[in-house]
Amino acid sequence: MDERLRKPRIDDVARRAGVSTATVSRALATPDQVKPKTREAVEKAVLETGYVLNVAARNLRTNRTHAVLAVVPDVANIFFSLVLRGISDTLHQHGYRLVIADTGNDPERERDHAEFAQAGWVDGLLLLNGRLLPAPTGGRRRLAVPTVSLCERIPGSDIPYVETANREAARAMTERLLQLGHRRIGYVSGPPNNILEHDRFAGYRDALAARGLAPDPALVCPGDYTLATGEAAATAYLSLAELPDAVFASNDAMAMGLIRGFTAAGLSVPEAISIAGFDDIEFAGAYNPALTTVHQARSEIGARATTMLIDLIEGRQLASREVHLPAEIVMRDSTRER
Amino acid sequence: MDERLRKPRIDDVARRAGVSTATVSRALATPDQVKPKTREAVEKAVLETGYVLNVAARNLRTNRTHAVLAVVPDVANIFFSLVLRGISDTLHQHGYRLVIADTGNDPERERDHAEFAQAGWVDGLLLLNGRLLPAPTGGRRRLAVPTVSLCERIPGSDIPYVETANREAARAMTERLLQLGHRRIGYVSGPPNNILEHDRFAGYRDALAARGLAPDPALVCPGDYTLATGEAAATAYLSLAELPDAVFASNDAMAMGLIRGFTAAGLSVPEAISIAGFDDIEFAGAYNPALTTVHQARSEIGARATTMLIDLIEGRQLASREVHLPAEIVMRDSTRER
DNA sequence: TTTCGATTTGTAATCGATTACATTTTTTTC
DNA sequence: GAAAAAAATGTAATCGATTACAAATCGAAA
Repeated sequence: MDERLRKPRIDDVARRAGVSTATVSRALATPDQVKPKTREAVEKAVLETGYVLNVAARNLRTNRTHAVLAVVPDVANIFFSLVLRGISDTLHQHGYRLVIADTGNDPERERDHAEFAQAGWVDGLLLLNGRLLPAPTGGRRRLAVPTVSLCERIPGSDIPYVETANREAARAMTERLLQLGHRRIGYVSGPPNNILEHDRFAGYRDALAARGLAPDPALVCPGDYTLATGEAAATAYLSLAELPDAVFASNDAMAMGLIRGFTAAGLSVPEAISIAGFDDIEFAGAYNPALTTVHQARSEIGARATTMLIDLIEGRQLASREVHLPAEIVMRDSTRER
Repeated sequence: MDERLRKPRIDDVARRAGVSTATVSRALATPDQVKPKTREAVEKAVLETGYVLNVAARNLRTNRTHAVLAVVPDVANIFFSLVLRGISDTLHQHGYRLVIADTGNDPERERDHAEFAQAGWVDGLLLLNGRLLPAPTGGRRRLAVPTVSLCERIPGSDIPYVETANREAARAMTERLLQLGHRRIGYVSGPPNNILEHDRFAGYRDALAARGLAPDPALVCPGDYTLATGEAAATAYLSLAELPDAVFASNDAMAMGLIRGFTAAGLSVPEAISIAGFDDIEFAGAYNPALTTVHQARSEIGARATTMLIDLIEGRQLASREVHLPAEIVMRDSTRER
């Protein structure tokens, strides 16, 4: 191949600078191990040759990639966006890169990524999907890849995690609704078997119990975190003999669904009924009416988990393996005093 | 190191299966070049040893990574979520992986990623930020990395791109508003110097001109794609002697801002004024009222661009280097007949 | 059975960096 | 100015796969 087209290698630079490849490598990676004069010569040669190192060669030799894989069930899910930003920013600060695997909750895709993580494609793993990557086929024991789980802890595993203190947050929100004078407080749940959902519902009951109130099963509607189930829940409530004073939905999309459902039926929110959500996604504040909700510090969850992962990768001890970040109750216009 | 802990290599498998490393490599990569019996022996040995190939070694040898880098100005921007999903799905179908670089519009970060792309960290580049990655320092000519731009073409470059036919779409939406009987149609713009904005505004004027209407400068409000500027625009319109009949915002967030602004002032949408947006982000349909808007086929934009990139990477000719996808006008509840 | 071609397998070079260790150069100390 | 210590540089092995080329094996045809 034509010399001018061939990609320059480290020895092209070395030759041009009149030094050895070892020196070039050091001048680039650990500049202060090299005499200033030599360093300049190397830098000049790099510029002249247009040298760029070969990542694969370095990775092979050092057995490091400086990349981290985030396993996300759905990149298009608005909830993850800010978490990813927190991850991305933190990684960048520490000189790491982000690889994203959108699994679509498909086990086959999860397996594939688990395999690649093992293959040294990344230095660490961030699991946002609330479950372990499946062990690669052929159960032989493997050297573990550093892993942190976030948003949702993984029950029955000892993987370090970062999540919102869901139970406490749900309890706090329910208490706020009680303080506003509401007594018949409905609850729209997320999918069963979901650990987040479990925690949030527990928080809701905690608050009621603290007031000596038993949760009324008729006021608890099943949902699955989609807008549609929120609308359906509104319909269900409307068929009750007596409407609830307020409804707490375990995420924002369902809260919006409730608002749409009630509004469509001619009930205005918050005049006729108060609605609260959970998550504080982007458009909660922009909604009409602006949504009262539980603010999860999503980018901070991402940032904290990433810091922990980097500690793990670089062999430092973790201060704590289980982090519960407090959430903030944000009162907006979808709730009011009774 | 203890034999049982050391990561097994291809020659461990070869020894165990009683074949050469070449055969193992072939059995794994191109199974039908290998006798079924040998293949089975290799597969057995792989399972027994727990072998996983070393990605860096393969990448070094083959000079391929089967990974693609998507350069995004902001992963947390809801607009990109679905585009990323389209990218991710398509890549997966073709056996590629996704690396995401969130640049935060920071040129330094962009430079860094450009460098890494050159370094063979990925096989191709997907630019979602509407600009070229800066040429690495030291202007020497480089071998180009296959690149496709999407969502926003890059003016003054010949990089293949995929985008929505913005001008035609904006024109179509404006025409719909005219059909509904509206004549005083306001427009809230995106940031100046933005190529998308330029196209959309042109479409708006096209439609008016086709009816012999001149755009009234008083009805054109500056915005920057944020909710806040939408609200500000509502305030500005309210101070006019005569309100517009309808307002077309060049994205959904601003349209929502308009609705909030007008609603807060006691004007109801669409009774008092019709509002239309652009993009059809997730919550446009969930908004209250549900937003009339221009639906961009975001995941398809991602998918098409990705297909083109893979063609480029694998050395196939591109059928067309400039793809304009049609958009769909979605009439919902924020507009009505005059 | 022999021969020829096709199929399967093996040998060993190669990708391009990093780094242990050895060697040389420079600096410090007395 | 010599010896010792420290700093800078060089030599060459190494990371773990792929693959060109050579060699061996197999099957079919004669």
